[in-house]
Amino acid sequence: MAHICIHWFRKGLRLHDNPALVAALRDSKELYPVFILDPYLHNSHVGINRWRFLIGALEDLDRSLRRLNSRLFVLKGKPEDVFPKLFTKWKVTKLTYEYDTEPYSLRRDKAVAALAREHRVSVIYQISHTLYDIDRIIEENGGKPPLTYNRLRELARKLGPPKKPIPAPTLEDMKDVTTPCSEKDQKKYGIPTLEELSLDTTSLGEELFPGGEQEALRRLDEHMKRTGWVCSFEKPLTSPNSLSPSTTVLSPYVTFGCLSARTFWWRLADVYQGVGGKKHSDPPVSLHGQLLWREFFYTASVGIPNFNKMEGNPVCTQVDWDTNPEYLAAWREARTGFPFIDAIMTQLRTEGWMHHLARHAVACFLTRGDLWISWEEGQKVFEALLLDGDWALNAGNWQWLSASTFFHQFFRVYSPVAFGKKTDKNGDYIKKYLPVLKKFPAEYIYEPWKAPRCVQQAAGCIVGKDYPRPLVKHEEVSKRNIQRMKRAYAQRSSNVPESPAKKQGVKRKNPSVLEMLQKKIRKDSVQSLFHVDYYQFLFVFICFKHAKGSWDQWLKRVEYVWVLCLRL
DNA sequence: AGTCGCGTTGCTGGG
DNA sequence: CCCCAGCAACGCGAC
Repeated sequence: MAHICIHWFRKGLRLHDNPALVAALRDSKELYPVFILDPYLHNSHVGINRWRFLIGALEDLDRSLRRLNSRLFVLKGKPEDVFPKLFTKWKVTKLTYEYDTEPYSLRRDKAVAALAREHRVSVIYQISHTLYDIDRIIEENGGKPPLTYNRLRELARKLGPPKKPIPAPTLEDMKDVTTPCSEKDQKKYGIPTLEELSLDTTSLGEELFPGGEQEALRRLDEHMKRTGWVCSFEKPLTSPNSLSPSTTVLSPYVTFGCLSARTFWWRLADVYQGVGGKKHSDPPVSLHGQLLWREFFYTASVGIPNFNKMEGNPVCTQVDWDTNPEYLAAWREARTGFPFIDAIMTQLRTEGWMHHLARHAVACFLTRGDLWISWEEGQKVFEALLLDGDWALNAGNWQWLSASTFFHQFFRVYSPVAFGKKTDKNGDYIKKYLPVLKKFPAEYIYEPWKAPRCVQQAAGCIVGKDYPRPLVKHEEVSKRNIQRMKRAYAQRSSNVPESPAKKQGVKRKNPSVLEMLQKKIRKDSVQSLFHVDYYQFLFVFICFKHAKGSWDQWLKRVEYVWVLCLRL
């Protein structure tokens, strides 16, 4: 049968390693590559840098499709409203898309798949956004997502290396497929410009990271040539405040699917292999390790309900965060009075990317470190402004940094003054993003409020007038906040519903040997009877063999051995 | 069962 | 430049 097929692009804005797109071409005479601007996802909450990246990625995708004698059709509206019309209009018989694990996406795709069934459209989806089938990882772990990285590593090892990426479709693959498109449609389904979307572009700076698959692959090539650097890569050793990025900045491309995570993985494997068995770094700090971190948070986000919230999230420590709009606004708008924090937040706003450790510093500062504001507030800001803002990774990392989930050593607090100094003693990074401070001597650049009046005057920047005074006294609030975290954790462990008796503060009586035996028999039925008989013999034997001393001692030993046997 | 080793990336101050 | 102890001390998962 010759299908008329829509391939629905959402993430996965690429032609390489796109198995759903390949499935779209199979047995098809017509192909309609579609992207939908969905008001749920593409709205005023999305920052302008992120919009520019998306539009750039769509333009690149359209160019690539046109080289295959096809094109991209861009539509606006809720997918549930858009698809029925398209199914009818184009007489569609097949719909393909990449599997997406986000809760909203799952709901949306379920609804669209149901509509497709109503229209007798067959649906094919493929996994290609993650290294593995996330549900398989959870299954392999007994139905629960691993809460530690090493556990995820073990599961990944068990599953073997990720699938090899498949090549992009060629003109040859397209020889029996056409994309019908009238002159009228040319405009109707065109990619809108930022201006046409009524977006304010006045704050846009230089485009440092243009969206699109071609740029993604170019950037990948560029970094994979640096074999020595790739092999010795250790994330914690890279600098959060270098003047140009100390890491690959491939994350935005992976987020939008301009670059396949599996392609990235296997290119790294080639580099590791290519240096002739020379040593290379390993997870968690290696570049492979970074992709596994992504997999880790994706797995958690699938397996844990309400993953982007504190309430109703069963693994998240419940913390009494403050509501403090003034502090939150100061943090968001880079006027906390801590130059390192404000420089990072400025880089985020102007460029849409900052180093992972820089994110740590500002995230810790907003939450458990200094301002005691909920990580969910920070999550919203990052989601809007980051080019690589990814639902699962954003929620997971905010929980990590706020010591709510995954990470629990809440007494390790980043200093907004000391942390940046380790890799940028002179504060060049601060001076780049906060030019108002550029004349401050290195001695005071991280804490300008400590500079004598004459130094501030010489620098042409009076603290409290030209640059804000620090919002809080870090030494004091961080100590106080550690205590608040301690209380939150104490609450947490007392809330664990292990046993109702424990919850009421009543010590649970140890069950008698007989009770345990009855329970064991009830539970395991016939099979365990054999075991009980066997172990009964064993324990009686041991007791007789070793029983010495008083009756009490003998009884204790009997109990102990029996309990041990039952445990087996 | 309770214990123990470990956890991508803290800070300070001392050797 | 390195390493280390002390700070006060968490949960997860393995055994």
